[in-house]
Amino acid sequence: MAERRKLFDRDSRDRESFHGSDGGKLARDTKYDDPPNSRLFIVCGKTVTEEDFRESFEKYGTIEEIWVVKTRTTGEPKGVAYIKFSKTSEAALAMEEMNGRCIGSHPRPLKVLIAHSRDQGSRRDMNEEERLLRLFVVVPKSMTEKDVREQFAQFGDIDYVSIVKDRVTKESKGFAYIKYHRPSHAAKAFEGCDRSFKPVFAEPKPQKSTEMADRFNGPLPHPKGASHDNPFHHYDGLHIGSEGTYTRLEVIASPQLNWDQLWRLFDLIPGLDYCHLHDDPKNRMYKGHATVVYNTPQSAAYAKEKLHGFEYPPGQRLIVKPDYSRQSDLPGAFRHGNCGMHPPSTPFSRIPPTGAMHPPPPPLPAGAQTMASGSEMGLGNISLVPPHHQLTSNGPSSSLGGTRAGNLQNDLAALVETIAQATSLIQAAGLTSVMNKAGLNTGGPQGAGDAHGSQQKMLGETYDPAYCSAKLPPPQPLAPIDSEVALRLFIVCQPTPPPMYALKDVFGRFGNLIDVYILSWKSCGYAKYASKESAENAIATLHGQEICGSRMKVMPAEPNEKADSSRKRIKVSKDDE
DNA sequence: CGACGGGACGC
DNA sequence: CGACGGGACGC
Repeated sequence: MAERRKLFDRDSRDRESFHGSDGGKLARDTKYDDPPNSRLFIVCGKTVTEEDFRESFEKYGTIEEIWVVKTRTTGEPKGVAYIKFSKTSEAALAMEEMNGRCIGSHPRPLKVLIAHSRDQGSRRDMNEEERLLRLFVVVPKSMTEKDVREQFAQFGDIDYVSIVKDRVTKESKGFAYIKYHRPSHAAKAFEGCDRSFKPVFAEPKPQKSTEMADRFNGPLPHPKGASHDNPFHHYDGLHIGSEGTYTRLEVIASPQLNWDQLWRLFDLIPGLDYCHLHDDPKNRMYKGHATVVYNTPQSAAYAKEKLHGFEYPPGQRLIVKPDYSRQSDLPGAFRHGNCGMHPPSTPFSRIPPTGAMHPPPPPLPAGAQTMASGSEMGLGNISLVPPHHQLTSNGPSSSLGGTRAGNLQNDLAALVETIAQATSLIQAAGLTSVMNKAGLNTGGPQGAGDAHGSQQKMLGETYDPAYCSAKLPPPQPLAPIDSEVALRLFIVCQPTPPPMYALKDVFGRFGNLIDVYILSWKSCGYAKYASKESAENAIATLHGQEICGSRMKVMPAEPNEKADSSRKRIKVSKDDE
């Protein structure tokens, strides 16, 4: 537990020293797994090239590296590749969208997984998909499961929220597990939730039975239920050896398709028995994966022939393959498949046209999902909106407090921070006039800040950030994190706390700032100074002023009775050099 | 008015 | 079955 805590370090200065003292193993690991789950492991045909991968995967995000694995000595491709994305969510989406698809000129569909960290290798023993679906977060003790759910529903359908509670008092211990149905949603939450949640991907639970999930699978027959823990586990019970005797199809479609749309599509071929959308991640894979069963092998084969490669919705090709009881990756299963370079663009024309197929699916059908589908709908849009448009019209601080805007607000915060950093650099280089011409003001939207900022533009001499209404000294270095606290300040922000970068900058300018932080989900916090004088200067300058449109109260903090007497003594006796 | 930084799951 | 290379801040 003690060494684990070190992994959860929450201050960048801790992190640097942590890395610096490390011999190199950690550096190597982070290179491949930073951010977590951002690297794909792909099983593919041996002829698939790096360019094939680039072409089909670059739309999911920023590719940092593509590595098509070859045998060292012979140079012979092994049918395996790695793709490193910049972001966790990019890799997750790429996996969901590309798994099962064919690229290049090789007929074999890709198997796309999130790579394990390098030292774990290919172990697949435990809850393979849970590691991509479950987040572990810190939450204020006052938050209920419902509160947490409301905060996190904006990123996608939530399976469950579970707050860890004291087993006797039932009080929250201040952290929670959140499980999504799709890796990309968990990834979006991981990236987009308020940073005070300190999200990490939860360590999968050792080995929990899935009988609860079985119960919910309901009346649908599930011959493969026994091995659903592992999406790619081979199941030997129902093996069908020869071509033409299958009645079961595995379908991979756009996750947007709902059950009704899939049913109507496959019902065009007579003999449809049932159609099951795997929205339960424990069965096979994720949304967009379905099982379709016909009452005769002929119907199944016909459906595969007609619908495999069909674009539905346009631009999203269906994968339809015989379901050989999880041996679907055997090349033999695709002998007649024409996926690859020239899939039929309109197999549609060979199917008796009915009205049912014509309307493309609506953006996201209501009722297709279990919960919170409404809040999921805007997700794609939010992340695609160029943030600076919002910035110029809105400004970063007020009016974006709603839960729906969380993602946007995060993008905004990131952008504002980037601009702030760029501004500092430009200013440091003495190029303020360039900066002002380019309109690179750090964006305080409020009147006071603007007036001050324009004055600064004229002077072009000292750099006062436009987001603070006070006249500030130039930036100062922080005090070492382990400095003794000379004076601690209590900060109250009205109505909401400014972003951290602004707080750090502003409170840091009086020198000897050890740390400044805001209590999560509150509008107050503390600033710790290693010098009484610095702290008093901060009070004198900042009390009653505005930062990013928030009015600040800054005063000496009352001592913390709880922690002071007990905790400190333990620390001293323990942390002796 | 506005107060304390948190970290692993009842198997 | 399908799991880990090559290059390396610059001229």
